[in-house]
Amino acid sequence: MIGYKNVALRLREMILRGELAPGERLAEVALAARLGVSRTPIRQALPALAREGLLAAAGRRGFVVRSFSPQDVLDAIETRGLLEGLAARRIAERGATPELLRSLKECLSQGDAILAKRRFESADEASYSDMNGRFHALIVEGAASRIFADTLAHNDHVPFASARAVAFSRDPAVLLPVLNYAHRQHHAIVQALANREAARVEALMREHATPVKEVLNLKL
Amino acid sequence: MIGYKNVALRLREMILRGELAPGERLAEVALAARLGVSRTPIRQALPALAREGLLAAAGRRGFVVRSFSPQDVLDAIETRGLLEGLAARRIAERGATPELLRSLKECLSQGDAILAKRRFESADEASYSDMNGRFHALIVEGAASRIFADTLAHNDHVPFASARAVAFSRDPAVLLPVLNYAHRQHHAIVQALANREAARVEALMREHATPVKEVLNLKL
DNA sequence: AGCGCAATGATTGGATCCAATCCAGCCTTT
DNA sequence: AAAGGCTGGATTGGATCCAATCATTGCGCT
Repeated sequence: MIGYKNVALRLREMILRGELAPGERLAEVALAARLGVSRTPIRQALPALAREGLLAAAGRRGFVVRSFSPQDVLDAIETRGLLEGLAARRIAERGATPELLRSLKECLSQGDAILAKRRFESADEASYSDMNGRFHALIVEGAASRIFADTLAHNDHVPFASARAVAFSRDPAVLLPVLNYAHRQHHAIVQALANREAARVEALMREHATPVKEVLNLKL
Repeated sequence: MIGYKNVALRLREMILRGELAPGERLAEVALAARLGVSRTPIRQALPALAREGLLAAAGRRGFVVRSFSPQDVLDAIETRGLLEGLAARRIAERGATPELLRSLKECLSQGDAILAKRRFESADEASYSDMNGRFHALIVEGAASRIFADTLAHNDHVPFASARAVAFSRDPAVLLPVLNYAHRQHHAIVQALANREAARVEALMREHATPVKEVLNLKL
């Protein structure tokens, strides 16, 4: 199954994995050969990826892989906190639907169960990451704003900035306390949403972006 | 001069002007004929415009012009306020450079001069709009964050959400008071930046997005 | 007469071809 | 010997060709 969308997908992966080095110039024929497609889908994918922020136009000829500084990642995380805070406030102002609260509370129990375990394995990392991703997605979708969702999706393309990147394989000794703290925040957020405390939930959500920074600071 | 970038540019214009109706399906050959190019640059531009948010993938076949509800526009403006608030705070925290302050104060005097005139003509609208655009651009660039700038640029693609759209030709009787208010905020923002009042400048900047809503509410 | 299936036209997607541009290396000339 | 220009290769950009898919229409069957 090819198609320029899949090409874009694979290129994204290759960039994130570092198979395409930051600053590297992307030659269309080379990429086409590497992915086993013709130049056409490549030429559709490259401008789209440039709009996405993963590539940069090199002069007027071709594209280079954009590099992300640690500061870029931190900025993206801060941006995410801000936008999710806005989304959460919107939900609180309008009042959360019962199903939304139910789904969120499901996430809470799942997280509780994972963190209650004595030993923390890599499978737990993955399932926490999944749960976390769902939690954040619920908030975004709950705000029912295409604009917020779009802007967040755009922001999520910078490496490590997405909510799914919280539990990015680290020493459990440093990861666990952070996840415990972050999950306490999840509880507080749901509580604030249930109580329609708009300002509080916005502040919480905004602050909730910082634990990720801690995990990453060691990595970067 | 053709090139897929120009094609994207022209398509953007056509969409904003309403020459391409929201929901309309975009046929590649028709567009190619209309713009006098082959299908190739069209096929490069369409996915990029889709990433930009102006188009939406229609099923798995082709694209449609995306429609923006009044709520979308309001959300985008709110998002802009939030992001510019973040940028302004960043500047205040790090301390504004003297040139930045100088450039900002230049904008202030220009605005003062425009608004001091007894009669408000369409040329004044344009120059105020220019000044306003520069003011906001200075804030964004002053934060020196590629991520903030990118996210804002992305957001600016939704119609009327950009800072340049403040003075979108309205009855001067309703426009003038709003611009006066907005420009007072400009003064306050520069003052707060000079004093490094981070929290204040963030709140100001955030609030500064609302006057635009007022102008537009009548239009939408 | 209505429903369904098949065939044809339209449209997208992939591949290839051709032209224009750019870069590098080499040669010539001063 | 250095500098400038020229030529050849590489690479991008535009256009066209071919295949696959989708939709629509018309015909046949029940």
